[in-house]
Amino acid sequence: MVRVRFAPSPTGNLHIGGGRTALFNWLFSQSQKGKFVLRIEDTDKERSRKEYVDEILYSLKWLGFDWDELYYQSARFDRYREHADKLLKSGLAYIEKSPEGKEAVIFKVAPRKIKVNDLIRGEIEFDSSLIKDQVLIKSDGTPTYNFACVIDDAEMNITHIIRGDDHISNTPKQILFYEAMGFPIPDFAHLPLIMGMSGGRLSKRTGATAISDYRKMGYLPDALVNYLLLLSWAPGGDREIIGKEEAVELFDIKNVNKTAATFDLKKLDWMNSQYLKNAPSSELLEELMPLLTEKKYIREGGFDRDYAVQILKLFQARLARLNDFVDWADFFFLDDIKIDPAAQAKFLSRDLSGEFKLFISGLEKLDNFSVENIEKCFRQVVAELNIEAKALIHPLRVALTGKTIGPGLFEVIYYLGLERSRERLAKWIK
RNA sequence: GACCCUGUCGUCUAGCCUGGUCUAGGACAAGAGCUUUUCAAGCUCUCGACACGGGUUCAAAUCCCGUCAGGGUCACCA
Repeated sequence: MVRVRFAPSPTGNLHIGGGRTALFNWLFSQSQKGKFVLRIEDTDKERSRKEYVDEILYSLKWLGFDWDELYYQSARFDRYREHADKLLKSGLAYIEKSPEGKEAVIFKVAPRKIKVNDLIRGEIEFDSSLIKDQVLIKSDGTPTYNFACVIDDAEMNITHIIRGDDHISNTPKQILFYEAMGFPIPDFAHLPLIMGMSGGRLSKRTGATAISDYRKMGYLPDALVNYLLLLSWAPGGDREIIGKEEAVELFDIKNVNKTAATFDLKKLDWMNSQYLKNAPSSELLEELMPLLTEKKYIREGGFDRDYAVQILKLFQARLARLNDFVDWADFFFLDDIKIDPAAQAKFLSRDLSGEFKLFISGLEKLDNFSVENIEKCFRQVVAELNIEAKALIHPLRVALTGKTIGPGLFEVIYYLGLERSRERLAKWIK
């Protein structure tokens, strides 16, 4: 039975790199019908925080990676101590006293060659004579990362360790521990790192790093997962849009790339827009509800759900991020709309009273206030005035929406309704 | 500095294992156009890469060596 684990330390939010590591662990476990274990590495009492644990669990769920088991290292200090004592007894470790008299347990590293057969990179060889003796238990009594990690992976029966490239140099140290404690050695697979646009590891300086940042910016979890998936893996055959379920079918760890990949926000935006376009509108609305309420687009009780869904549909193909909707669709929800000054200067500086009046009276005469009829009415007005359609469309759009960009004008009028359209145009009639 | 990893368009990648079908394919971005009612979307086209140098071979992006470049690690952090 395949068992993998994702082992974040709660010293910060779940970041992009962690999310990607979690993704590959999750994918591998699913594709192998194995188990996905989550282990919180909270041995650093100073830096570990409960709020980060909560945030990490939340983000993992948001991405859709459910775990089968959950452990905390802070609850297992006794285990680490026991193993350290055993190594002390067998003479593989020794005690070192600090000047203050505190005792640390140190592992004696013997010179030899250590070979690792990495599932992604093939064989890697290390020389342990280059590795100094390793601290097992610090003088404050807590275990070091490599020591706790090995004991946990062994006792939790982890069969495959899938983690970032930055752990390659930890691997020989850990193998020494496995052997010293008589544990079977698991398989290793080291994922390439994700780099920022300016080179070097993705960091806050090069853009948002936390998964939750992307959630707040309006990225869909499936789009983010799809993007992360493509960052170091490809199924071949030019496939790009791949859902999680399909990825589980296609995934093979041997196809994971060895090269570090640069995080490109532009492509993420594109990916997100693809998912946004195809997502069920009612589900997207659900995601937007908190924001729409906060912005007072939606009032308690006075909210027509179907209407909001229709409006969202109008914008869906135009969105790169879900949150764009809030900025672009305000005029459908608020009565007091802001007119973009530049747009006003360009399209509403001359007197359009005659044109607007004629159009309104045309709209009022419509038996059936449909998108098609609104357009027909508009075309008649334009013909009557003997002007180009553009000459009236742009001013109308600005007067009705306050913006120069947006959905088709006739749909805008249809969803605004006769009453609101008339009111907004009336303001420009002298 | 030492050790380790990696090098295909600006970016993500296919191809590499099992040399020839590669005058290197796709996607994002960029540029141009079509459509048009603005912005998007969509469609069409353009630009653009095998890091370099040696081998091996009839033939190398593909195999070997070297160089260079980028990255990672060298904590009583994880």
